[in-house]
Amino acid sequence: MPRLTQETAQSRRDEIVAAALRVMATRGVARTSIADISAESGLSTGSIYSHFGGKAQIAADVAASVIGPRAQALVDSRFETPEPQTPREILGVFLGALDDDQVPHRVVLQMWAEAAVDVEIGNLVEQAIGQIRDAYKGAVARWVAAQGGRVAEVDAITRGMVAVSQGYIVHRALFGPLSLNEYLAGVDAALGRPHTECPDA
Amino acid sequence: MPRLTQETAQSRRDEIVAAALRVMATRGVARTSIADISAESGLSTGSIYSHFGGKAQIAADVAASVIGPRAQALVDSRFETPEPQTPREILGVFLGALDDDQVPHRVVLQMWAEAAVDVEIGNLVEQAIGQIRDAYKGAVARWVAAQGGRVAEVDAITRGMVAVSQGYIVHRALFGPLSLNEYLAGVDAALGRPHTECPDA
DNA sequence: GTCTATAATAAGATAGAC
DNA sequence: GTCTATCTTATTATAGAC
Repeated sequence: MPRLTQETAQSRRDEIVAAALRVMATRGVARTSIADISAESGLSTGSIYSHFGGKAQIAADVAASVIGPRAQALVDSRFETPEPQTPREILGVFLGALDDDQVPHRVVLQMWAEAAVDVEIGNLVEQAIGQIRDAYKGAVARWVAAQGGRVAEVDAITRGMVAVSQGYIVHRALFGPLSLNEYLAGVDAALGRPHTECPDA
Repeated sequence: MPRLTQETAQSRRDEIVAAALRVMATRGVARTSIADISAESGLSTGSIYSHFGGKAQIAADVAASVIGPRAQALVDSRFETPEPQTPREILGVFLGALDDDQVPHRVVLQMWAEAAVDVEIGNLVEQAIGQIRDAYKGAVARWVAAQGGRVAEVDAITRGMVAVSQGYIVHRALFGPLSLNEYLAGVDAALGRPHTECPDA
C-alpha cells in the first residue's frame, strides 16, 4: 500500500523485499503468501514474479536484507572509535543498531526458525552469523591485545558475544522492549556476578 | 510409520501429538501438513480429525507437550535436593533435562517463532515461560535467602536465568550440540568475568 | 514491466461406508 | 473409531493482453 517516496532510481526488487519484510513481521515467514506481498506492495502477483523466481527467493532476499546491513555496520564500526572497545561496548553497538533499525526482532527470530528447517535460508543465516562473528572477533582482538590478554581468549569471548546477542534478540522478540543494560544486568545477576563490576584480574 | 510399543491404554491423541512433533522437528511447524502427520502416525486424516479440531489445535498440543513437562520437572526438582542450589545449578537442571529429552531444541525455537505470530500459540508459550519463571523464582529464593541476600535480587536473577536459557536453546538449535558449561564459559568471557570464579561479595 | 485472468497444485476439512 | 473418497479453499505460478 504505502508508496511514500518516489524511488525512481531504486529497484522494484527493493520495494518488494521491503513489503515482504513488513508482512512477514506480522504474519510470519511461512504464512506470508504472494498475495499478501502483492497487497502490501501495491504490485500485482504477475509483476512480482517478473522480478523473483518464487517465494523462496523473496524470503532469501528478505533474510539477506535483514542481517546483511547490520553485519556491515558492525564491520564499519571498528574504524569509528580510536580506542579499543570492551566486549560490552561492542555488543552495544551491534544490538543498539538493531534496535534503531526498522527491522523488528520478531523477523530475526522468524528467520532463525526458518534456518533450522530450510537449507537455503539456513545457509544465508549461517553466512550472516559468520560475518557478525568475524566482525566481533576483529573488534575483540584489539581489546584483548590492549589488555595484554592471550589470543586464545578471543574465540571464547566472541562465541559468548554471539550467544548473548541471540539471547537478547529472543528476549525482545517475545517480551518486548528492554534496554540492553537491563538485559545484561539480569544475565550478570543470574550468573553470579556481584552488582558492582568485578575487577579484572 | 513407527508403532514400536503397543500403547493400548494410551490415548491416540498422544500418538498423534508425538508424530506431529517428529515431523515438525524436521519440517517446521508451519510447513507440516495434516497429510504429513497422517503419514508419520500411520493414521488417516479422517481419524486425526476425529481427535482434533484442526491443525491449530494439534500445534497447540504439541507446544504444550514440549514445554509443559519440562516446567513440571523443574518445579519438582525443588524438592529433590536438601540444599539450596545456585542459579547455575538450577539452570543445569532445567537445560540438562531439555537436552536429555527427545525434544529437539529446534522445535522450541519453532514454537517461539510461532508465538510471535499466532495468538493461541503465543498464549501457550507465555504461560509456559511463566511457569518456568516461577519455578526458577522459587528455587532462587531459597538460595538468595541462604546467602542472606535481598529479596529484590530474586527477580533480576530470575529474569536473567530465563534470558540465559533462551540464549542457550537458540545457540544449540542453530549450531548443534554444546555443553551448558561451554556455553556459560563463553558468556562469562564475553561479559568480562575472569576465568576463575569471581568471589561473591 | 505491469496488469487481469486462469491454470495447477496443495492443504484443510468433511461425508459416509464399514 | 477408522478408513477412503471428496469437497472447498488457498496458494503458487503462468499466459497473454496492454
